[in-house]
Parts: sequence; C-alpha cells; structure tokens
Amino acid sequence: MQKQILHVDVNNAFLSWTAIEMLKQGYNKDIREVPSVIGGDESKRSGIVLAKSPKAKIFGITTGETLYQARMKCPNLEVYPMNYKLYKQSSEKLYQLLLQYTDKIERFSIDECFLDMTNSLMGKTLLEKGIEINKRVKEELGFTVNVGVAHNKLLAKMASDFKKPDRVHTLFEEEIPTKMWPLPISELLMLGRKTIPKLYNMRIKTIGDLAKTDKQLLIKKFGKHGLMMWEYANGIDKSEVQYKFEKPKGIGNSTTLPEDIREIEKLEEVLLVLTEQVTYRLRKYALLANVVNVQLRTKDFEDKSHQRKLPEATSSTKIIYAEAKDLLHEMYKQGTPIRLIGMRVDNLIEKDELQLSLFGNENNEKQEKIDKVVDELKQKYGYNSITRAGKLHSENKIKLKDI
DNA sequence: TCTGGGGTCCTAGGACCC
DNA sequence: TCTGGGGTCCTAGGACCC
Repeated sequence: MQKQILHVDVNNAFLSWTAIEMLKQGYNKDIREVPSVIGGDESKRSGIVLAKSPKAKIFGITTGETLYQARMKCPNLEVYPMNYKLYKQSSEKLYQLLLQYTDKIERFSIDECFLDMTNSLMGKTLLEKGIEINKRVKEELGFTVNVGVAHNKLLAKMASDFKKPDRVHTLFEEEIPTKMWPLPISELLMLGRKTIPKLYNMRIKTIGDLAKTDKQLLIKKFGKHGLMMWEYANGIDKSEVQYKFEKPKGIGNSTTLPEDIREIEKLEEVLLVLTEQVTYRLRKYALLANVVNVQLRTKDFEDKSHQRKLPEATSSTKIIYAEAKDLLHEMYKQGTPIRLIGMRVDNLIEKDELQLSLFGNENNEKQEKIDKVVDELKQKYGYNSITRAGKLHSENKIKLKDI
C-alpha cells in the first residue's frame, strides 16, 4: 500500500523564532522584514551564517558562509546571536501541534519533521491535511512552514523545498517529470559539493539527466552512492518514518578554540572538559562506549583523527579520558598550532547489554559510583555546578552550555 | 574579523585467520 | 621454493545532512 507522507519544514527557523521572541519582548521591528542573519560569534572564531532572512537572501547571502563574506555582500546586514534554548522551545511547540495529527512523527532535525499519515487521514486527502497544518502553525504559533506532500520521504522533502515561504507543495509520482526533473542536480538530496562537479563532467546537469543515466554506470563510478542517487533522481525511496525514539549511535563534543593552542598540556585540559560532557551524556542515555575518537584541526584546516577500541565497553569518565589523552599524545606533533579539538565515542551499546565479566571489576565499580554522584549533582544544580575543569587556567576556560 | 558543531554512513587498506 | 584468496575486524578519512 502507498504511504502517505508529509514533510514539515520551518521557514528560516532560527531567524523566524528569534523575530517572534523579539517582538514578544517589545522590540518594535520584525527582523524577518530586513536583511538579517543569525550568526555565530566572531570573537570565538565561529562567525558563520546559520540562518538568513529573505531580504538577506536577495543579497546572495548563503547559510554556512562567513559573516565577513556576508557583510561584503550587504554592508547593513543585521546579525543576531544564537539562542538554542529558544529554538528547542519553539521546536517543541511545533511538535506538540503536529502530534494532534499523528504520533508517527520523525523529528529529522530541530526544524523539520516527517509525518506518516497513512492511517491518520480521517476521510480527508493528504493535501488537505498538509494545507490545514500549514494554516494552523501560522495562526497558532506565529511562524510559517513549508509542507511537502508525497508518497515517500524523499519526495515529501523535495516538495517542501520548492518555492518558499509558507507554501504547500505536492510531489506525486506522476509529477516527477515536470516538477523535479528540470531542477539542477544540486537540488537533489545527498548530492553535495564533491559529487556535483563529477556529475557535471559526465554532462549530467539536471535531476532528469541523472534519472535517465544508466544505473549500472553510476554504480560502477560511485558504488552504493551511485545506486542511491539514481533511485533518488527517479523518486524511489523505501525508507520508513522513524517515529520511535532512537538512542544515538555516537556522541561527540568539539570546540573551535578562541585562539590556536600549541601546548599539549593546554589541549589536555580542553580535552578533559569535552570528555566530561560526552561521558555525562553517555550515562544519561544509559549507554556504554566501545570506541574513543579524538579529532584535531590545525590552523590550516587540516583534520586528523585517531580512534581506538576499548578492551571493554564503559561510560567511565576516567577510563575514557585516559584513552583520549593517549590518542592525543599519539597524534599531536609538538608545536603544531591547533584550531579545533574534539572527542567522540562510538559503537555504543545499552548498559544492560554489557557482558558482565566473570571476575567482578572492582575498579570499574568504584569509578561508576564516583561518576554517578557527580551526575546527580549536575542534574540537580546544573551542568556547570561541578567540574574538574576548575583546574583549568582561567584564560583557557570554555563556557559550556547547560545540557 | 575567514571558514560551527552535532550527527550518520561509507570506503579503503592493513592485520590476521582459515 | 613459490604462490592464493575469502572473511572479519580495526582504523583513518571523507561525504553528506541540518
């Protein structure tokens, strides 16, 4: 049976949500109506565009470019800071409204949801439901969304990306040749900056060109990715809406340093702060890590990462930090200026999946108790209430957001 | 005042075993 | 003496998404 899928995408999410909040606070201007962006913090060397207003878009400003470049294109550009807490609240309001239509909702990102409406149409058409959601979000929440209406996730997502803002678009199978095939390949999901030039060299410029290209040729050239792009170009996508909560497969934390660091002792201090946050989240999910990974980015944007499998899955801050520190020493060449340091844990398993070793591990149990006490304090008084980072040199301190 | 941070999935090559 | 291939696990790095 055919699936009935909606994709709901908030228009300029961070910027719209910020605009609404500012108006609510009594600000007398709607920043959606002027050239404006939400941007990172340039003093922390993270000055990039995270969201833009339609007027900013007219100047050619794109998400991801530097604020410096954006201001070159539009000197009067207004830049507003991130407010993650507000975004989470706004996203939650949208989710609660969508729950009135179905509980089969996949939260694809903070501002995008897929709805599986197959058994929730209640005598209406899918398009009617899409139009109703679009209208209700605007009236009740004050921001606009695009809704994509289709029979699979890919086509619903492609549809919601058509003309913006505040639109409902269908993309049914019979509409693929007229609505999707004329588009440039850069519009197709999963085709990014590395693949597009390769396709251009093969004289493939539109999604239609790709759809009509020999499937075997694409597989030969791009492997699995080749098969996927051919299927996507032909509107084929069998994936299901993942509405059940899924635990993460990996957890990471990384930071661009306020200035380049050349001393391993200072890198170690930052690494400890990152590790504490990662292991805290790991324990909150009741997960254990099998692999520890450390990433470095040099001043010249060269990335390096080393990883190692642990002898036994763990969530212990002490054990994981010891491993991370070791990896850092293994890969860091003394004197190299480091711009970014990150760590992550992978191959996560549920805590109760742990094969309890025949011989009880006393050391492990003791560490577990220490971590538990620390976690409870953080839970009660806020993440920053207790930290080994007290050891940090003040000039080196990283401000962490409460989780 | 140049370039974030959090993820997922895939590939290639080496080690090791049969 | 010399020469083999398949399967699995592990690590490094890349591509892509929002």
